[in-house]
Amino acid sequence: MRAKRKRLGAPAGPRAVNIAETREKILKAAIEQFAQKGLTGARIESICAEADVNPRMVYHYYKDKEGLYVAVLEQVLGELRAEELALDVSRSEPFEGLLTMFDFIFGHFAKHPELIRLLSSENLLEGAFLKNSVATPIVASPVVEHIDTLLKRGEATGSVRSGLDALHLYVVMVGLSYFHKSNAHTLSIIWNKSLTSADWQEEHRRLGRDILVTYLRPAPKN
Amino acid sequence: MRAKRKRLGAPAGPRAVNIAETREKILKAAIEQFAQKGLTGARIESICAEADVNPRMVYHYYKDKEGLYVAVLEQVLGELRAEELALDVSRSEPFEGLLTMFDFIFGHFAKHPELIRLLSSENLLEGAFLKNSVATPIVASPVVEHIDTLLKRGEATGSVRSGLDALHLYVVMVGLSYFHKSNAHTLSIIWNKSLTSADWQEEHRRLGRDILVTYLRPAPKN
DNA sequence: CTTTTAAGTAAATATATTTTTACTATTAAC
DNA sequence: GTTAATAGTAAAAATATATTTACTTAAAAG
Repeated sequence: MRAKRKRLGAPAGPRAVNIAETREKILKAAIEQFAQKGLTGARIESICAEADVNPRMVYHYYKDKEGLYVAVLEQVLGELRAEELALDVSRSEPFEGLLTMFDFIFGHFAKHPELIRLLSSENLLEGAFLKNSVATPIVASPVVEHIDTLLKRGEATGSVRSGLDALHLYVVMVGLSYFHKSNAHTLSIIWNKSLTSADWQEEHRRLGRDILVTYLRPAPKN
Repeated sequence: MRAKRKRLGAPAGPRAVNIAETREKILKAAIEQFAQKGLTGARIESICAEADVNPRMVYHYYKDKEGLYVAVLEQVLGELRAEELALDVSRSEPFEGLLTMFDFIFGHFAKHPELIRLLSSENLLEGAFLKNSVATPIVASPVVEHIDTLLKRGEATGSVRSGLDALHLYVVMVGLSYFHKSNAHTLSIIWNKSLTSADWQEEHRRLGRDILVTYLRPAPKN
């Protein structure tokens, strides 16, 4: 019995291009659809129509709908991490560095509404899929470490309020960047004012930053 | 041709009790299910099983799935409003009054996780159903007006920072009460720390309050 | 106490949606 | 260039799910 020829890895020829292309087309369409409608709301059919791909291929490359959904989460969180890795506040004055972190976070969520929607969806699912993602460890980013370092340096030089916890501060920063966007629809309806307008959003960014500036300065001694 | 007998209003006898009971059972089960799974994720079947009611009754009382969903939104937002109406800060010192507002908002969302989930769901649907709710005008609450009044009074007495916009401040207050809960799952996974624990949440409440206290005091003159 | 109205039940229907099957075509390995 | 592996297609099957139909029962109105 002759040993079966086994392909050693992914093909390298012209087929490799097609494979990557198909996978990407599916993933891109899936990001859009899952962000728009959530895991249960999105339709395999719509994703395939948008990607111009046969439904069979979704199962071929991603096992099933949930497998595709996990791949989507990994993709958008991976992109966030990639941007975060480019950040360098190691030589920033600590107070300024913390504001840079806020500006980055605010900017990223402003540029990536689909990330907001996917995270909100996944939280409604209680993190069930992110929890099972093999790529989860990759996801943890250096941002909180940066904040931690900046806080310690700032304490030492006296330019930043002392006693702050990096993760708590991070969550506040993200909250100030996220909530007014994630909940803009219901807030706009209830308060009869368009919070989605660029003006309102910019004004809110200013307020968030202002709040941080005020809070991050050391507490005046009594 | 004799005129048909028409019932003038809802029945008042023992049947009225049954009707109200059935409607309530359905609504209560629907709040739970829609909060848990969202509009598309929730199943009429599950709702009926939980309410111990025939599916037909959902259509009888609420027209269809979407009608039931709208009724759910109206119910939970109505409850929020009812609590808000009980608030009285008209005689509070303005600075204290603003903190009272924050404590109220934070407390309400802490007590009503289902409200957080329903609002997040509805925002993913871009407010499509709240927009069409006939009860929407009812939903607008007195909170922002209270904040507005407190800000003006505080400016006048000098106890509160001037130039603040009530709606922006309100959104910040809700954000500080909401985001760390709505996104606790993904944050916990990514940062490998349970943000859902009572300790963490309480610590975060303290931080949010502290931030407001610091910011709401008038800016020191230079 | 007869009639009308509406609540409630059981079951079927219609439809939407994921997933699989059976097949074809193309590429890579020898 | 022959063969094995796998990308890709078309269509059906399996399943899940919202909604309706036809009927029964109970209460209200005169």
